[in-house]
Amino acid sequence: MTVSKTAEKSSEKPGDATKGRKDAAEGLPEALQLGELSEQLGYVLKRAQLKVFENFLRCMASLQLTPAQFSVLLLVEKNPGRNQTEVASTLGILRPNFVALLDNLESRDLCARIRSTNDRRSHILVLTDKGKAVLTRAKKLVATKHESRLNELLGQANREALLEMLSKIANEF
Amino acid sequence: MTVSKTAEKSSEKPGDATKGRKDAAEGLPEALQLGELSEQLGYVLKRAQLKVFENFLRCMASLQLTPAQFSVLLLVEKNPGRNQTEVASTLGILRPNFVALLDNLESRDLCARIRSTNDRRSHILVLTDKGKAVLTRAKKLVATKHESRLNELLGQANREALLEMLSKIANEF
DNA sequence: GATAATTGTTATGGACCATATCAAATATCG
DNA sequence: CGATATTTGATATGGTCCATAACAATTATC
Repeated sequence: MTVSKTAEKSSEKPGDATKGRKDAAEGLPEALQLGELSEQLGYVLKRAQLKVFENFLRCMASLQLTPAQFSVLLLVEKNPGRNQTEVASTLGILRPNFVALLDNLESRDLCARIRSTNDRRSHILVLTDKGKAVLTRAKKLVATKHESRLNELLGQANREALLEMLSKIANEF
Repeated sequence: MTVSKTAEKSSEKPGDATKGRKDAAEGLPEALQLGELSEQLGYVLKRAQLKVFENFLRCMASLQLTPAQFSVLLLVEKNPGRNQTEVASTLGILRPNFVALLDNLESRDLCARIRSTNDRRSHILVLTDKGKAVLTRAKKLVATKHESRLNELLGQANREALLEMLSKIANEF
């Protein structure tokens, strides 16, 4: 740990920006200052969303369900007999992109497409028995492993306030 | 608007799921019930994030800055003289993906890569004069058109509480 | 009954993200 | 010192998600 090239360091005067900091001979890597970034709602919002999705995926690893797949199962359970266009659009998914998602769920026998007798163009969506069973287990996993951690972190009251504000943004912004 | 095939409708008994609802001759499209979905933090979080980013892009249309580009400019302004690896990693961007992002900003003369004299492998990042000017205008746009709407919607106190909770999730989850 | 609209689907391209790999430069250690 | 390992920026590549156009089958409209 020889102090050889210590001829720079506190030359923090604008005029020579070709230095940067040397960390090898000096202190720690010196984390960057986030500055106004930590006040930008969009930035913090996205980072939080990534963390939540990441944790969700870990909790659902045993069931192999993504957030999108879980949302489809939830919505179809609550609204059986709706067609692809309806389910996709309320989830903000475009019909073309919904096809592969459904193919996946159907191939795993979690939900089924049924030709409607009213309108033979459309496919009615229903959960299979296996789909209902998996969804029940998924809900338990989410409640015990996922949402519970959020309650720990924020507290029940804050978590509800957070949900309310985010809903407001999602619906009225 | 003839009432022709009105032989279905309230056959809401499980057993024939091939009907679905007919809306043409009857009422409105009948929006789906979100059910537990509206309580799922991940779902609401993502929808809110999309709305915020969407609004951000509209506000920044005149400057052609994406949220990611804006965050880079903010971070480089606050931490001039850092290299690509440092800036990228604090933004959660992988180095390979940071290259094109920087190519874009540099081609628009908003920031510059400067070979470091200490470590000739690394590129020191600095805002150009134009970059500083654009960032100043960008900040004003964000403050007046973007964040202000959030304050209207949530109120100042709530907005700060929201930021604090999201930061907690982003950092401690 | 001709025309328009809807549904599910395919194809396709763009944006973003992740990994492996490389050359140049530097650090490490015998 | 010199061989080896590490770091930095970069390229190539593949995956996932998102968006648009287009199509056949079916239904609605006039």
